Amino acid sequence: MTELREPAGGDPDAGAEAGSRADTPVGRQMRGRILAAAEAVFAERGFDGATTAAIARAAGLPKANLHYYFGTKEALYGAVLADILELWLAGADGIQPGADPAAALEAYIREKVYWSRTRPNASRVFAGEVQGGARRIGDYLQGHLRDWVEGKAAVLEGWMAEGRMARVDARHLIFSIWALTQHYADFAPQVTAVLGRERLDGPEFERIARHVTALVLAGCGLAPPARAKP
Amino acid sequence: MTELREPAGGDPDAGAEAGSRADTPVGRQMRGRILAAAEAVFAERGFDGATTAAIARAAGLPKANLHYYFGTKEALYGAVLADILELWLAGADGIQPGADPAAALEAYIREKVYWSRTRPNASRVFAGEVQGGARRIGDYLQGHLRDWVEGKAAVLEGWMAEGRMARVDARHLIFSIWALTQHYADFAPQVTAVLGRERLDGPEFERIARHVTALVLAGCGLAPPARAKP
DNA sequence: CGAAATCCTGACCAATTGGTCAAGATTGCC
DNA sequence: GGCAATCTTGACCAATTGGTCAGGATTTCG
Repeated sequence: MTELREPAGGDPDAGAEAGSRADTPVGRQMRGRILAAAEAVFAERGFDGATTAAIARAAGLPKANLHYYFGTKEALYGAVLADILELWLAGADGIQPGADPAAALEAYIREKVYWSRTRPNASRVFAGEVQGGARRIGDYLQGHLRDWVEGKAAVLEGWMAEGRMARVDARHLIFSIWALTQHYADFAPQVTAVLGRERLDGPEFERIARHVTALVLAGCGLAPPARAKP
Repeated sequence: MTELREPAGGDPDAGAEAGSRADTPVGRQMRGRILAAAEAVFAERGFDGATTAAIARAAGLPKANLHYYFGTKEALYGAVLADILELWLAGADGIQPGADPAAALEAYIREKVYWSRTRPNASRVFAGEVQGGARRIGDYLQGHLRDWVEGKAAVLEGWMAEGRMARVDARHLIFSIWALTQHYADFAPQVTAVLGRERLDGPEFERIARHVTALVLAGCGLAPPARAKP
């Protein structure tokens, strides 16, 4: 399987990783700018549809400069994906044996909805990669992600065994949460069109969080978690 | 806005309109073969990633022949989309005022899961189009699809008003069903990787249908519909 | 049969794209 | 200041791609 950080090319000297130049303040800032632009363009057009020229334009610099920092389009895409994967499993810390199931699930759902709202492009790039066969992140899915799911599924099944939540398929429950939350990033054009909105705003995302939480908690036979009321 | 398909209805004169040639047995069969190949390639690579050469190869004919039947890649893509949209809203006939909410929802969910299983590529092409901004189907989303959703939402809200199901956001409930079911087509590589399967088989899809049905029905405060038992 | 309509296809082309390069500009450090 | 490392960029290139076309093959039908 291909690695996200591509192995060294044919460069004779310098043991530095290919695709990445020296670590300087200027370089770090430029790489950040390029990565942000790349995420947006990759999200909108997909890997094949995105052109390095378009990414460079979005980042406000000449194409050759982009290729100076990230040797190839493939390497740039890999760097964007690596950033996203780092973000991907955040927010589920609450899902652990001692926790309250309803509160932990709600917190995780809210975290995922929050990312769909604030980083929709990350979700879209990830979705595009998976839909395209996940060629570049197959290892991650079968390794890190699978382990993560197994771990969380074990916690959920523990809760079920203790009678603290209804019996459901733990893995599919996790898939359900992903599907329900990421849908609002990945399918935003459809949602806005059907709702007749220009875009999804804060109140709408609050409604989404409540709806998804209610659906999932009810599906798990859980009442909404106790909460401080005004 | 671009039309998805040439006005097939009334075109008396033999003017070779771009996109569609005359309607003959040979032509019909060839168009079908090309459309099937195109759906597969567009699903896997997206619009930009798909090449007419690859589609022609998949269909087993020279590229020029493909361009004979569908003038441009854009026209071919539009024809594929038109086929998909026709399929898209099927299965919700049961959602009407007189029906039993639980049975109607279960039937719709099963229909959607069925399509995710048997026509995953249709789902993937649709997903790619929406994620890419829905440039070509914006009219459909804001028009036909929106009307459809409003109609079904009204039925659901009627059921809620009659106390026949719990109060939930009807539109987001529909989005939820779409997200939960189409997820298994669009994100199949992720699901298989995490589950450690080679592919999703019949029994797994049965499990999916049960899981999604249980989740949605519980979320609507509904017991599983009465069913004939052996 | 014969000719008109339809179908098929190898060869070709213009435009786009990812990537290179050499030369110059800037920065960091002694 | 001076020098090396880093950065910037316009010009350029080879490969790919969507699409065209002329002419031949096949089918349809009076």
